[in-house]
Amino acid sequence: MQPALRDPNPPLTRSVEDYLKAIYHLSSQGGFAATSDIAAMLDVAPPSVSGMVKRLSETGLIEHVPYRGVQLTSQGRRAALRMIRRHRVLELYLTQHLGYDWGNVHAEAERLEHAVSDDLIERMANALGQPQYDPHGDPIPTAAGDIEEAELVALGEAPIGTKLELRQVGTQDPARLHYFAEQGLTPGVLLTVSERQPFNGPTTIALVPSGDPRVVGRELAQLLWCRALGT
Amino acid sequence: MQPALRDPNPPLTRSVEDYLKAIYHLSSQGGFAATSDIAAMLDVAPPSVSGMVKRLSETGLIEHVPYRGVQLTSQGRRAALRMIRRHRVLELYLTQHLGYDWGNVHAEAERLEHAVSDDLIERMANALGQPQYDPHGDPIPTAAGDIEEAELVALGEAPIGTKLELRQVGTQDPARLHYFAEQGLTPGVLLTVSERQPFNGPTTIALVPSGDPRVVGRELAQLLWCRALGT
DNA sequence: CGTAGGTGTTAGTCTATACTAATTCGAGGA
DNA sequence: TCCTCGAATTAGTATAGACTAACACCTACG
Ligand SMILES: [Mn+2]
Ligand SMILES: [Mn+2]
Ligand SMILES: [Mn+2]
Ligand SMILES: [Mn+2]
Repeated sequence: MQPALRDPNPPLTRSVEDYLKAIYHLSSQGGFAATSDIAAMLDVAPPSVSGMVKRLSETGLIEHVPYRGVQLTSQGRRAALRMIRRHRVLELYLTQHLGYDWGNVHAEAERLEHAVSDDLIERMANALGQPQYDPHGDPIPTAAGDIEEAELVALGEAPIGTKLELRQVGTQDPARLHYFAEQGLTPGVLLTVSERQPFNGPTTIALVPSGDPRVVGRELAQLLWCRALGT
Repeated sequence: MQPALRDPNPPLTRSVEDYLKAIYHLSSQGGFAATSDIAAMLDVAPPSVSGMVKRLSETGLIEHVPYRGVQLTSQGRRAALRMIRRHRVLELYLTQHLGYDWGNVHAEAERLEHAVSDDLIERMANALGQPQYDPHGDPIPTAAGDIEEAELVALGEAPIGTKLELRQVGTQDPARLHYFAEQGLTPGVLLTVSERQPFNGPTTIALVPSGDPRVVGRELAQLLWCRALGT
């Protein structure tokens, strides 16, 4: 008997899947993902990233330019989008069918995404009516690997007087998410930008149609991604 | 800064959790679990078991009598029952809420059991109405770690003429489970034992109340665990 | 235009878990 | 009683993935 050759297509490990997701998010604005940013996102030491980067580029999932950073290959992007679909379908299922609130789903989905089968994800997606967005407003890639690319502006950058629809909340921090929910700042909400204090000051908005005002500090305003609806 | 002491209570790994479950099942009839039986159940080589046995006994989860086998400590049994609760709640949730059939749930639950939180399991159990049995009729341990111990007899051993309630189906093999379902042999079914051929021959039964006959070969009859209901 | 400081990589180690090959144990038959 | 053979263990190796310490590279500032 031959000395068993290596499986040419081993299933991805949990670690590999998380690295691919991190690289996807860090390079989604078109550039390279830096070693230190990956390390920070995954809470590992930079040399651990260098080691993984070597393995991933040997298997063709990423391309590595030494001292510059990494990018996903098309194979790597496909794998990353599959994980993101899993994560977001899980988050939505947990909130819609099991009573989770949007501040707590992330941690649960972060583990489950590696354990579910494709079949289970598609069953959940069907139970949810093939949803397009997760509880935080992030687009859910299709099973084929397509993802919506929206042109959004952070609330903290939106010009005074514009009317906006809140579309995505860019944090997974439970405390911030709970606060946003309390303030009624959830995806789908309409608002107009009333004013902004100088020197990175807060943005004041009015909810539509109630007119209720909200004052949103700079840090949080950078997390609220909105679609412009005109003046 | 001190050279970081070892975490005295590290979370159990996936492997450890599966070993504990296997040892629980193999020693549930009161004896020791043998190295080779554990190896066969987990599909690993015997030396892998010896290695894991050493680690598990060092951490106090099992007791090892060399060349005899292993038993769970009370701490090990607690951990094993926790996993069994997870597994069985997951199996039932997948069948009841996501349309899985009882032949396919096992593989899915085998992976998910290691990834879910206690919170998620309790939410699923609540959605199911705190169920007592999984799709195969196996008792679900309580969150506190209690499990029902039923006195059951294999259909292949039941005396002619007795009336029985089918309670547990002792296999996870999808093909066998599909066949049982086709034959209407699922937990809760009532039946009487009509006759049995000698030399490990098949058992013939009549379903109650329909009276429909079924001929069940020795191998399958040993998988159907029943509660005696009298003559 | 040359270097200092930060970023990235290499070197070396550790743990968990698996494997094969070699060895040892022990219980049942001669 | 003793031997044999299957079961169990030990010895040695491999892989994934993490870490720290040490070194290399790049660039922006002086
Ligand atoms: Mn994850
Ligand atoms: Mn989300
Ligand atoms: Mn398992
Ligand atoms: Mn079951």
